[in-house]
Amino acid sequence: MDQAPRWTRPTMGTLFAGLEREPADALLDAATHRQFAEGTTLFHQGDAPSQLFQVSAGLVKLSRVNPEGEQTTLRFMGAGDLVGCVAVFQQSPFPATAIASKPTSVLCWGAAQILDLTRRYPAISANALKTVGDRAREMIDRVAELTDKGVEARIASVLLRLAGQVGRTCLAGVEIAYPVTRRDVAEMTGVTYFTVSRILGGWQRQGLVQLGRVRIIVMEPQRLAQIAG
Amino acid sequence: MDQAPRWTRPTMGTLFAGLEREPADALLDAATHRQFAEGTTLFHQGDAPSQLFQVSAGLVKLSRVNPEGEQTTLRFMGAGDLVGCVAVFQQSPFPATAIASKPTSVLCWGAAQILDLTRRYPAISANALKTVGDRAREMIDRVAELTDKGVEARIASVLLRLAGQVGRTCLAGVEIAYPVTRRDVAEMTGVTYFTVSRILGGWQRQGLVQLGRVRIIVMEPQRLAQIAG
DNA sequence: CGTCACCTTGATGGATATCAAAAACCGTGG
DNA sequence: CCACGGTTTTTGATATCCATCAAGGTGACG
Repeated sequence: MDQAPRWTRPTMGTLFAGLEREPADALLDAATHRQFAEGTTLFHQGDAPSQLFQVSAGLVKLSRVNPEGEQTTLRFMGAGDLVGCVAVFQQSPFPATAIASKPTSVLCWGAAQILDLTRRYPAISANALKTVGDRAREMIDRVAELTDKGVEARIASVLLRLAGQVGRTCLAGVEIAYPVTRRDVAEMTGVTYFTVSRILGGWQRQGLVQLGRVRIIVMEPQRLAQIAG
Repeated sequence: MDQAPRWTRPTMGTLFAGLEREPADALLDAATHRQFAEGTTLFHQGDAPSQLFQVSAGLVKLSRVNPEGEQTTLRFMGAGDLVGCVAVFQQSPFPATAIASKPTSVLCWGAAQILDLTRRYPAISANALKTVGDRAREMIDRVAELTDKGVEARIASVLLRLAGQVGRTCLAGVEIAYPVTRRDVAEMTGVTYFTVSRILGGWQRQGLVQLGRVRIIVMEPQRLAQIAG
């Protein structure tokens, strides 16, 4: 218990990445645990950012609604991901809404505390910077994808991304271990769910994927990757 | 010369925002000036991030090419903007290419120096964090825009954004003080320049804008804003 | 005054949204 | 076990938007 690390995922990408003992302890001490039931919202788009979350288990959906009420799903966040980082470190309203898609447990910090910690420990600040940078880079990638890839390529990308984030290998291939409706995929790609249904149907006929009611199994990742470009 | 600040834009958004004398001096001392002629590239997409730039005058275009050679223009950056911040603080390759669209002068820092400075001065780090966050937020906005707004709305948004970034008020309205081709607008919105030409033409007929060869004057910002949604 | 880049306009086709309807699936309660 | 209601999914017909291709016009500049 003494030299063993007290946190579970010392991997890169989190706030804890590569920290010395002292700042890591300070971070942990300041954190509280919270649980969110499926369907519960962590925060709403437009809210003042009072807390920063790090997912330790479960799944969170980040989405955004426009004035007309249409939804755009920005991404899912799983274990290790920092939810709310952009808003908290900027001290400006959340740009999206976060909803637990599964029972989810998180580590969380008050905005004031976390800002204080970054001020005190440059290493934490550097990690935050890296994480926010990752978020920016992802969104840059999405912008490029949306402007110069076709619909099929975008859907293939989303499938692969989901498979990577929440995929579970099974006999037939990689199953997306989370109830994904056609509408979900549509909101992630910026098309209607009719189109998603048609394209997925085509792929199933070709043996690329296997479809169920709220379930998708990727059977040929490489051919999908090829379609994704 | 003693209590007067030595930098020109102490406004927020830059690395210098709200700094005490000491870190500000350290930043300035570490910086070097560079000039880029029109058409020169500051860095290429995929390059290792060796330098961070802050534009002091001129204009830089950030764009991205996909494997098929099509261009996507991410944004223009003007005085005060930090170019390359995402990559430098993350120490991973530039996600886009930066090219001077006008004769441009910049302040620039080596990657190692700037990382060292953020380690030494939490205030600088906080500013960096805020800037990178801004970039992330912008891109989130673009993603939402691309997925749920139509072409007209996107073009209107781009026009308003340009007017805000590099606009100059004149008698007829707000002139975009930079030679913008239809193709430029197209690359920023993800459509072809044919479509841009048609839509702009329609707006000119309705008196919303006034068109010239490589020149656009926005005459009715509010109606454009309405179209932008 | 010729050349080149930029811009416009028209005709056409294809991809995708939209509208409408039905089918498959799931949980529930009789 | 079966019938029912709601959600998800499929499928079809049609319309719309936009890309594409083709051609000509317009202004800038040597």
